[in-house]
Amino acid sequence: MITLKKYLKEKIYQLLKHDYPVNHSLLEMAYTPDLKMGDLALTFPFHLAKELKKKPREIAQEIVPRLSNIQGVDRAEVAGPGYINLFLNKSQFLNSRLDSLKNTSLSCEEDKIIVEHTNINPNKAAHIGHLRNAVLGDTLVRCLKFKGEKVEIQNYIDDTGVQVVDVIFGFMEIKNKNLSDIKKITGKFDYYCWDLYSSVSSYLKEHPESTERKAEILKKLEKGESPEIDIAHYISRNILRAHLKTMERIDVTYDVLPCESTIIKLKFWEKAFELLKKKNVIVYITDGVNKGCWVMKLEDAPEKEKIIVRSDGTVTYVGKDIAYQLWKFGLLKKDFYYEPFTQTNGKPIWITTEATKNNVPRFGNGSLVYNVIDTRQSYLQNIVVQGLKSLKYDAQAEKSIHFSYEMVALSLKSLKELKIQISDEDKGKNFLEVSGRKGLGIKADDLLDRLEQKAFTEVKKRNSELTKDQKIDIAHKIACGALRYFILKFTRNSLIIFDFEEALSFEGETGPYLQYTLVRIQSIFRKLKEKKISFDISPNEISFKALSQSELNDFWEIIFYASQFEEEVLHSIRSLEFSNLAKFTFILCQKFNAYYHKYSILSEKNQDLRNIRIFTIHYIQEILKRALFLMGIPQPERM
RNA sequence: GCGCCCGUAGCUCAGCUGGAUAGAGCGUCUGACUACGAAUCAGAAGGUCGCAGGUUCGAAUCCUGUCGGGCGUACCA
Repeated sequence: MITLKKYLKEKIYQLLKHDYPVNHSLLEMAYTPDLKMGDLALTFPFHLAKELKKKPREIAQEIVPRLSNIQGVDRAEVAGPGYINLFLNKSQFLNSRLDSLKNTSLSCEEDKIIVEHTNINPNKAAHIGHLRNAVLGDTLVRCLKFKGEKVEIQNYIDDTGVQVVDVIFGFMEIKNKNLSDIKKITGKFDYYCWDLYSSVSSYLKEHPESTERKAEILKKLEKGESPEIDIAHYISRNILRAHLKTMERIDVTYDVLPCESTIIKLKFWEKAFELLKKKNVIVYITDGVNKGCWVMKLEDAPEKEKIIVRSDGTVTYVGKDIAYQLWKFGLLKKDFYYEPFTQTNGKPIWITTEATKNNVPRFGNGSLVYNVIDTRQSYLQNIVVQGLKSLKYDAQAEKSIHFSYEMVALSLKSLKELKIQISDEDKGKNFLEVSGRKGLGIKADDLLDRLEQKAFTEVKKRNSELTKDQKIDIAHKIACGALRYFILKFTRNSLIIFDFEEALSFEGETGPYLQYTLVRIQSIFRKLKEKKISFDISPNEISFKALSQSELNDFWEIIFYASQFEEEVLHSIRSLEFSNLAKFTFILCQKFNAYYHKYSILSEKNQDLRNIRIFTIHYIQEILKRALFLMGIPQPERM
């Protein structure tokens, strides 16, 4: 479709350029509201009307005869007040579409793209908000790879931040546990820390004198003193493993885990600090409220200052993030060392270390960077980009993309279901933001468990002959598909107010609906094979004459729609709006299911008719498989 | 105060680089299984696209204003 549109645009341009003031963007083609009107619509007569001092319809009528000889176009028609609608040649179109299944017409534009996503603080279990981040990031990665780009997936681990300190404090002061006690904890460690973490803030409220002890832990961590540093390491690594396991459940993986602890040890910040000072991007303040700090002046508000280095000499998060962003582009002139941390599907996930190792891969040096972070961090992300710009890295600043999205909140109904007490300050709100600190949220594993459990019941109902393991496997795939589609169907700027009933639904616009559609198609092919019915699905063998006019319309509608898949992927990448892809796939499945009910295949005696129908569902199957893969929705054989 | 985002059917949301009659799912009501799998399909009811101006041949879509809601604007991350 992409190359076809491009080809048509060029042809039309060549035909008209001498006589009409047209250019390529004017010749952009739209889809008609109804295929009876034509396949593609040109709207440029409207735009030329004023300049040519003619009515749009007159212009369209003049031009239409000239377009009749374009190869691939059967005819052109004037429609409505001045549209020019093109009718494509169907068999030529089918041939070009089958070609694009074999080798995609998409191509790579970047040397290497880095996508940073997930980034969960390693101090508690992952929750529904983190799932949104991971699913969006992972879908972006899959789409970029499909486009032909080389992609590196980074998951930044803030293993020395104040959140980890809270949990260490909880263990040492509230629970009175040392490292060996902590190691004895059984059960899900991330869940244990979830409860502990949320109890720390209320404890500190009741024991304000303990705040000093917390500050002491932070200092000891920065100096690398035992036992605090060992506890921090144990907690963060253990929880990180739990997070990776959770993400593996929804088919999300990573290449490398850059750790803040390594960034500190390898003195990345010091290097960035030098650069920033040398180029006067940050200045030392000697007077006023920010006395003793290094600050960056804000571009759009010069009266404001963002503190980069605090008066006590410690660096803020933004400062570290600037250093990290510089490293991603290969601009820091410093590098990490790595060791394998774990693996998913046989593929290693590397973690940063401060010591040399042999035979390790190299990461970083991207030419384009996506940071998948929720919209609340827009302000800080802008400062990081501004930092790059001020360092005269304009090209890299341009290529630092904040993939922002809205948060996940909990409806009052969900809170009730979770038996979470609403605090006084939150009363009167319609929904509550997910918060690890407050312990407000649905743990990712809990949600996945519930989805799997429900899916298992449904599978059992329909497939009693399967073994238990098979049922578990299918239930797992359905749960993953349901979750990923549920997250993807929202646009990224839309606040998801989480509701169990909607999230747990397997009917209507859901992941399982898409999966079920594929299962149906596969089942037809399985039966064709069982019944030894042969078929030929090359478009040259297709005889349109076998089709009635109304079936030809139905056939063409579904094929033409499916063929817009690649365009849809590119559009989704450009707009970072994967709800486009989700919606496209859903509509494709709707069209298929309607087609499926209307036309039978196995019982069709007319061989030409059967062939063309098999061709149709084969093409849909190919597109659907690709679409599901890009969204990370698993493809069960049966369900 | 300033900045970003949201406001479309009873509910949850698509549609927004202007284009032909505003869509879907859920819910409600009518129908369709001795099956190419009913996790499905066919149909009905349901909308002054928050409000008011403006630009345009044409506005849910762009601009301005306004009302309502969310988030950000930390020597937290």
